[in-house]
Amino acid sequence: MQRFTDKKADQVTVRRLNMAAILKLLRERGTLARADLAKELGMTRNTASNIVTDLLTAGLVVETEFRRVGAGRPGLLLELAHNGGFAIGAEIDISRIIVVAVDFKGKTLWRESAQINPKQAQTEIIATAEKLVRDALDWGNGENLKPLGIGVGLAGLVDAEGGTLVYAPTLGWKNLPLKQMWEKQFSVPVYLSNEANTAALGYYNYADRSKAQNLAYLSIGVGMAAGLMLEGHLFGGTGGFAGQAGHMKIRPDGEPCSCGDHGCWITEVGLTALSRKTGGQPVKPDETAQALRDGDAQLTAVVAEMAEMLGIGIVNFINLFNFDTVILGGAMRPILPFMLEKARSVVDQRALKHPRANVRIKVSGRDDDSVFGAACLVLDSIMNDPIPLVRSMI
Amino acid sequence: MQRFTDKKADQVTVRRLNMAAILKLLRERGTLARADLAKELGMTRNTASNIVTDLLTAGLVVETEFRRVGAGRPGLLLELAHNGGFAIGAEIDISRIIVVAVDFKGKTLWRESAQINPKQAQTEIIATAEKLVRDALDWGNGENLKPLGIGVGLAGLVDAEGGTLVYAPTLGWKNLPLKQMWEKQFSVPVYLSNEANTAALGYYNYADRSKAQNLAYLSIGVGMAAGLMLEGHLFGGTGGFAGQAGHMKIRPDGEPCSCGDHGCWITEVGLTALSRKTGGQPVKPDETAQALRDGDAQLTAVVAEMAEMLGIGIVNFINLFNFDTVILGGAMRPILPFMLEKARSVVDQRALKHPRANVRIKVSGRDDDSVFGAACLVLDSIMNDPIPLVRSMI
DNA sequence: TTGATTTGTTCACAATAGATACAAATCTGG
DNA sequence: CCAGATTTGTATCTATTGTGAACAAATCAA
Repeated sequence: MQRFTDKKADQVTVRRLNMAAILKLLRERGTLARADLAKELGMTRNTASNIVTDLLTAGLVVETEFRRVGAGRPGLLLELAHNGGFAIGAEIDISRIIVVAVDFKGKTLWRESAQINPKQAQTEIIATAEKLVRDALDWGNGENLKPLGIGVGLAGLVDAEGGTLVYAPTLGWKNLPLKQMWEKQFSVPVYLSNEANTAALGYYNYADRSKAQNLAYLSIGVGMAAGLMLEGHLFGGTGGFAGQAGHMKIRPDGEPCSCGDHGCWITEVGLTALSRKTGGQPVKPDETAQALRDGDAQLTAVVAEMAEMLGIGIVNFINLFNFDTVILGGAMRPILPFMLEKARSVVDQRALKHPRANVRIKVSGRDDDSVFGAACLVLDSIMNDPIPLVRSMI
Repeated sequence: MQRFTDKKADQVTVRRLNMAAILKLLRERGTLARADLAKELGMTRNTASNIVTDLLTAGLVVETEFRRVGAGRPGLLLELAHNGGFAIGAEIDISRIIVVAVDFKGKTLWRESAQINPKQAQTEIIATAEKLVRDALDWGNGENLKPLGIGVGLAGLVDAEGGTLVYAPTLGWKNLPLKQMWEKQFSVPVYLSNEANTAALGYYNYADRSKAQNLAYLSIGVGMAAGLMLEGHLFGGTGGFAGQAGHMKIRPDGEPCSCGDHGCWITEVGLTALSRKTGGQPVKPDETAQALRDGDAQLTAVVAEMAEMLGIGIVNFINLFNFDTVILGGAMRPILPFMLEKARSVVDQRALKHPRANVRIKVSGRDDDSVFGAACLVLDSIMNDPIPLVRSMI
């Protein structure tokens, strides 16, 4: 958490900020010459060149080819080094564990998953996750890549600073110091966050950042959490518990909720609500989507009603946060496209004119935003402070 | 708005950050010696001393007395200079205009107000405000204080970057480029913001900042807006329109609202709702508070019901933002103490355990948070980048 | 082919913080 | 009351880093 007095700065701070700016600009644009970096960031070619020299030595950046365009000496193009190291992303969900390995350019190169059962013992599930992480580390070792860290997205309340899973209702876990456990076991930095936060970060990392500075990622499944990206940074609130969208009261006298209260959004929208409204059977999202495609009339009506309530909740998000982007995803993703149009029209009718004017509402096109975003926790921490890594490689 | 690529840094950046850190620490602590500043901020005494020399020369800081405590040479205490300049804060409301002059230490030294009528022409109201601002400038001139700028809190949607009042429903104003107008007229920097935002900033500036990093200031009157202070910074969202709390849907099939929709929070909580629920007469908050003190049973029941809806909305705020502080204020302030206990108990019962654990809900103890906060817009901008002012005075 | 243009590097310089040393001012223990 | 310890503020030198000007290299265009 940011402190209330600002921290001091020294010359290393300057280098850190400029190095971070160069790395992020390269991530943004793909390839650029030294002169481009300098022009774009308003520094001298000299400074850009000095920093690039360090990044080349550290192996985080590579020179590729000359760019011949117009008069003048051609610039030697630079890009992030594929083999600058790799990040591991892990997602522990109610039904499965996914682990990916992502190279320094943000490309997912390795992926493995395992089904789990929430009735399994915690130690057993953790052991399964640890095996997958170890496989990822072994893979990277075989590829001769340096492991940069492990990011973990968890479905529950996470104390990111303390590195603890505080409470995961679906799994029934409490106070698990996963950061400490895994840093000891794997000897690399470990970053924890809520899976909706990592999903937001994952989306942000392949979205047009200039258009998604204020983004909500609504992860809708059995529960519903919102990952909040505000002004380009994940927002966690005082204890890191922000984004508990599912328990927004939307109909104060509504249905009872698993949280002990009633009228929560999640009682109207999500897989549990859908199950209740369709007769009590657990919902299999893919099968439900197929039934909708096949034109099941009763199901279509239920989903339309749910879309209306989805839209109303999104209206609240837009009025409160003035987002530019709202992304819908999570386990319910196959069903969400059938709700999108209705939800958008509710927003058009019921949200305030000015906040709604520039908002884009989409269903995520990918299934792995969250686990990819978990890996991005690692990459972002290096982008934001590359100095320790660079100095250690020189 | 923060850009998506970070800006470069140079040596001046370092000086700016350190100078800002020293000024903010002095604001926080009142008096400190050079050695204290250095120790507290982790810099050398040398650096602190250099910066203090500049601040003394610029007149932003003064030396007061020696501090004799324990062994060793006594430290020469420093504090912000009362006469480092003064900021003007202005609030244009539906019924009144208030203008204050605040010295560099944040003390309000001058205040004037004028009643207005929303039926008056815009030019007339603006002229009234301009007269008050000119009076404030004259006062400062008489006191031999340098004018640092004008901060304005407006009841409506404000484009802070563009310096435009986009839409003020209660006054019926649209697209007023007040920043441009007043900067031309008064030749000092002008900062615009929503009055709920300035109220949040005002509260923050006399609160314990370490305990109020994530603060919502609910300004409840005829309308209802929330000033959002997130991680110590005002949050405005993509267009600066965040915090439209009054139009959060809390009962989707509820009462019609002036926004054209229905079921908004403001249809249940606020002066308009209170008027409707008590027979249609306009509410005078002070008289209503007196009636409540006198034990008016019917009114008490209406207010209790309203307190319940107030609490439910606050629950949503807490679940979504994980605030540490929620402050209630605005035109309805005299009535709010009669609603506080009930609202708190609703939060205790209905908010999620973890987000609600460390939240403080209070009615503001002051009536002038907003106009004071408007002046703080000016002071904060100097605290955050004192270099131009300091360099211009050396 | 010659001049213009652009790139990347080199070198001297400026701004800034850090390290060390030191004088000044106070306290404490005998 | 005095000698040593302690703390403060400053002076001096050094290290880091960015800037500006100059220059060689590489390309294009007339």
